[in-house]
Amino acid sequence: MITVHITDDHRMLVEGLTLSINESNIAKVTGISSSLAQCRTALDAEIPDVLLLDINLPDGSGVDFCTEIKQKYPNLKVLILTAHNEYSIAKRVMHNGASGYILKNALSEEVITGIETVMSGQIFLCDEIDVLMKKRSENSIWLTVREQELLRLIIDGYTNQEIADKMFLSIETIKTYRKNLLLKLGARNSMVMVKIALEQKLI
Amino acid sequence: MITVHITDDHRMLVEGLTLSINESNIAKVTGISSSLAQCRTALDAEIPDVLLLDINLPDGSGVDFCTEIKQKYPNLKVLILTAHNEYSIAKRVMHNGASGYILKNALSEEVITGIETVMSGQIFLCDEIDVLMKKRSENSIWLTVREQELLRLIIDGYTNQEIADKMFLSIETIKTYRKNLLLKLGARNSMVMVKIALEQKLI
DNA sequence: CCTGTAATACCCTATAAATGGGAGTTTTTG
DNA sequence: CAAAAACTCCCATTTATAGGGTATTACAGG
Repeated sequence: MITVHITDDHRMLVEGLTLSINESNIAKVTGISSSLAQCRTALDAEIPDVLLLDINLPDGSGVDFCTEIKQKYPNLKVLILTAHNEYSIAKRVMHNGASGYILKNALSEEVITGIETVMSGQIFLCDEIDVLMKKRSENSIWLTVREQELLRLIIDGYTNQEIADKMFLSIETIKTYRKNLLLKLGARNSMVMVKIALEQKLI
Repeated sequence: MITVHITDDHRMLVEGLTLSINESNIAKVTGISSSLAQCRTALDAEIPDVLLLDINLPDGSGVDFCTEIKQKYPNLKVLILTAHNEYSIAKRVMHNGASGYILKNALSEEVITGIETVMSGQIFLCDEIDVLMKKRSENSIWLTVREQELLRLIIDGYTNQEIADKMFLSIETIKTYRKNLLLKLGARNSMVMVKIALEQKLI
């Protein structure tokens, strides 16, 4: 029997999902947590086969947590379960070592299938995400590390001069990055750039 | 027995919640829909006592739908069930006639309690939202209609001159509004203003 | 009837961002 | 290794925004 730990703060959903998984006779839920902190503690005590992980947790992002957890427990399969159908998030978390990605608008059956699939060593993506990944894999907006740093500072309201000081770069370099960012994101000015960045969760 | 219709696109959650409600012996789920369009059709055929309504539906916002539905069926109790714990959303939807607001991190028990409460004619807010409403009811950021119009155009990247043309106002007026918006939102520039507006979903 | 708020408009100065160029050095990677 | 991508820097001009005021009108609420 495959053991599953669920980390999701939507307790309402967890309740139902736990029932479905336990009834499947394929896997059983051996633990539940609703925050990253709780999850860490639980995994220290007992490592399941599969971790069902949400992205929006009260104390942090599942995206970064995925990296952390895969370093600590390389054999643990992480299956993302979230409402986010943004390409940028799916891409990042899959690059961070997740074995699958299921949207919350799927049926719980699909989670069972996902659990089986990732346990067999394969990647599991729900249909919507699969389509999204293929559609965007070529013509995707992908920002470099520096661009992301800059974008974050712009969103936080720093001026070019302040950003230059913070990043120990010339203000001219900052201007160049801004030009490129506007181009890459197809934004006519920084306001739109901020909107796009937040909506597509590029940062 | 209280009849309940659930409109939510997270089918996984709906599955579990339906079970819980049906097992409660207080209410029963007589219909499920995962979009506003489906919900409209379903309600045309059969009006339940309570409508459990999500905010983020694929074809629109539950906030506006609430107004629509309360005009058509004034006796129908609308109980919002969503992951959004933003004051601005809760305030708007309650003003639009909702009878209650429950976050998805609640237990399904709380939904049962909510259903009973709203059927008795009272308002039901889950704890977190109740606190939020009290905390913010005095010192809340509340934008006037004109300010909201303006903010939307700013976020869409229009310059002051373009906004002035669109709103048939002097560019000087637009500048005045912008200054007030920056002040009200406590933003040091427009980038931060856009961030705040999107994060707090003021628009 | 007075007060406050919303909506409208104007002026001036300073700072910041957008536009449109060019050009060099690392780092990554096929 | 050679090419591509990422990272860095500079200049000049134009346009937009920020920050400081002030003022009129209309309307709602105490």
